[in-house]
Amino acid sequence: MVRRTKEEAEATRLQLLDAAERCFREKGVAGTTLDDIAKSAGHTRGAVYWHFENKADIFEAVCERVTTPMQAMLGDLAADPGTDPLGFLRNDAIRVLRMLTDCERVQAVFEIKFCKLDGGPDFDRLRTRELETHSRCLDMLEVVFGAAVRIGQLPLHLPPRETAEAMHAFIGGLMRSWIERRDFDLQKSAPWLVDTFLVGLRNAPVPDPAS
Amino acid sequence: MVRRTKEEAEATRLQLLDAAERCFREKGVAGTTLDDIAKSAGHTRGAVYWHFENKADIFEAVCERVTTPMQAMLGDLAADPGTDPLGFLRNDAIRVLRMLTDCERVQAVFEIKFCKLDGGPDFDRLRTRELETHSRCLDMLEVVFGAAVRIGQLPLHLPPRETAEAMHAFIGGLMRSWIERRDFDLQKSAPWLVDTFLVGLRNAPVPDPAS
DNA sequence: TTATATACATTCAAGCTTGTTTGTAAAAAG
DNA sequence: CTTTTTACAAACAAGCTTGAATGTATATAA
Repeated sequence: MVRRTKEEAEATRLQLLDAAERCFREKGVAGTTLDDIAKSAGHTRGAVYWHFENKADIFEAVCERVTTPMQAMLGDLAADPGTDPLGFLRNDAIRVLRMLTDCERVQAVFEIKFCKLDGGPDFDRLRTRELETHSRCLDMLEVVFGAAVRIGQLPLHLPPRETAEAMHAFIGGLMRSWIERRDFDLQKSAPWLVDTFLVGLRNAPVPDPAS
Repeated sequence: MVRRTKEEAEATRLQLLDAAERCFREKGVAGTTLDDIAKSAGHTRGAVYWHFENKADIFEAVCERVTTPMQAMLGDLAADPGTDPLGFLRNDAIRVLRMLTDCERVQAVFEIKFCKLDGGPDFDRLRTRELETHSRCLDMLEVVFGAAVRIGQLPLHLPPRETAEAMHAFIGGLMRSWIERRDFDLQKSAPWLVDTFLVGLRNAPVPDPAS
């Protein structure tokens, strides 16, 4: 039973990715063996080495299945702040949180990336790309906030960089908290949480130039 | 050159902990060998196994050196919300961020805990205690917010649990963002960031019971 | 129809890590 | 002064994982 057709091969590739996702989540990335992944997928390490180069390669593929659609969503926002940038930002923030609470696979991947990943010397390529992604996300937030300030939706004295960092930290912190402990209902609270944060930005104090 | 005095033994213990901190930070927890730690400390694995049981034990000891003083600080706040709970909370939040930006060791440990830790089946004891710590921290926040509401510093309709989660997520998110990328000046921005967030809580919208 | 590339399974060598055990010289106890 | 711990170092056994090499049956191209 070898030499499957192209479709079957793609199917085993997905089985391997699913298995890797499960193993990484259960035993951590460093703790899972390539044999673990293969066995959990009902194959052998031969299949693994055919489809991927090594564990880091598998991990990247596992991540890309969820990060790609997410980035696409955020790219849309950056493309056109529109006439109500703050409203768009609010909706997108809530939508990101919804993607997390609604999709099991997104939860799995973020749980792995948040808690199950050992920052060894492998994964360097991945981390580099992660930093670029974060950077672009912050740039995008700066653009949107800048547009909101120009329209008057946010006060003029708002420091753009710090505001973007704050927004990113808040959303990311919520995602991490919920993933790690799930001790609150992110799904239901998301709109209020985002709105409350944005109200803070609207009434933000003037930053102290000293200190 | 063996059989050091008690003080010397304690010194090598600290050397081992320092070495573990360095190795964990450089190569990740799962990526560092006990031999790495021993060699980096100028000893052999014999010393490691004398002072610690295994890698997880070392990791816990490394963490305790910074988490213990931090928890002590937060314990003080919970003990007495005082007459200005929101002000105390503000100061403590800023103080926590300062502890991060001021102390190299705190940065190292948080970097390890944030990015260099693989959630394998070891470290289960540690994770359990982490969850308890988080839980107590949230309870403390709830208490303080409750006191602030009772005094009138915060609106009555503020949902206690969600507010505590939001605060925790925000501070934790800022710490993570700064540790991972250091692309903003957390030291200088901390007061404004905390104040802006608290302004949001003061003017928070009434949560929608539906949705 | 033949030939070749595909999609794996199986086997093998090699290194690396851990836990344990043993050795030991000096400090501390008596 | 003798005995016993202490605080390690050094050696050892065992398993586990990886990467590579090899085998192989079948799609698929020609």
